[in-house]
Amino acid sequence: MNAQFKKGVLELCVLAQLAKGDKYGYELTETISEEMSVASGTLYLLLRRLKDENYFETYLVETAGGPARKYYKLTDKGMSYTQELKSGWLEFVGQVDRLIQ
Amino acid sequence: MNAQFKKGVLELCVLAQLAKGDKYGYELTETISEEMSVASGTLYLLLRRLKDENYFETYLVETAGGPARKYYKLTDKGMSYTQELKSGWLEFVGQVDRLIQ
DNA sequence: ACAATATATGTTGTAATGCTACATAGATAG
DNA sequence: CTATCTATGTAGCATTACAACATATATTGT
Repeated sequence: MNAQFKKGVLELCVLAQLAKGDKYGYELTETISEEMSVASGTLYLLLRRLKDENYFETYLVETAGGPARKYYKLTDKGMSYTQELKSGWLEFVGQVDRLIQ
Repeated sequence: MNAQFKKGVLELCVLAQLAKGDKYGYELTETISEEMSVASGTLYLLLRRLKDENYFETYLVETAGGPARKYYKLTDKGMSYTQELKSGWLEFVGQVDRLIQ
């Protein structure tokens, strides 16, 4: 797994997952891990950064078995940023395709 | 243009271009610039690194008008690395697609 | 009772790579 | 003789993913 390929794209994957509904950190780690390797520490750093930039709000939910979960919820700003980032990504993939075909 | 998206992928674009035939640095800058923005300094650093890793050999060609051109030629190692990187990229794009669809 | 495992969040320091800005130089056009 | 195009190169900075570590709760196995 080429770590460099993920630069900037992991952010899009996280945002796109949250666009489907609120999720907590550990849950995101597991979902993304189904497709590609990702260190859990990386996810938490990314989540904190995106929260600092006001792309999400968070709330805690207690659980019967295990520690509390911190859920992330996209803000309006987060939603429009997700759309921009996604279309930027699709454009980029097209550009690369034309260069490597 | 999201600079992070290019991390690692610019390398693939350069290698894939050279797989089509020898090119010199300035020529690569122009070809790649048709699809995406790229600083010429970035290209020269990348070319030096890939040469240090023995993915290319180089040769100088004098020109009638202007400075000499340094051509880059893929080695066998460079060709197989290009193939690996390309299939790694295509796999990655598929993984991202499934996460952001 | 105790250890191992799964769940869950977080921090520190490092490595890789693209960007900006700058430097150099030959040849040609105005 | 200045500006522009062609052509190559370097120095320092910013961003982001990784490895390794730290903390804590709850359950399962022995």
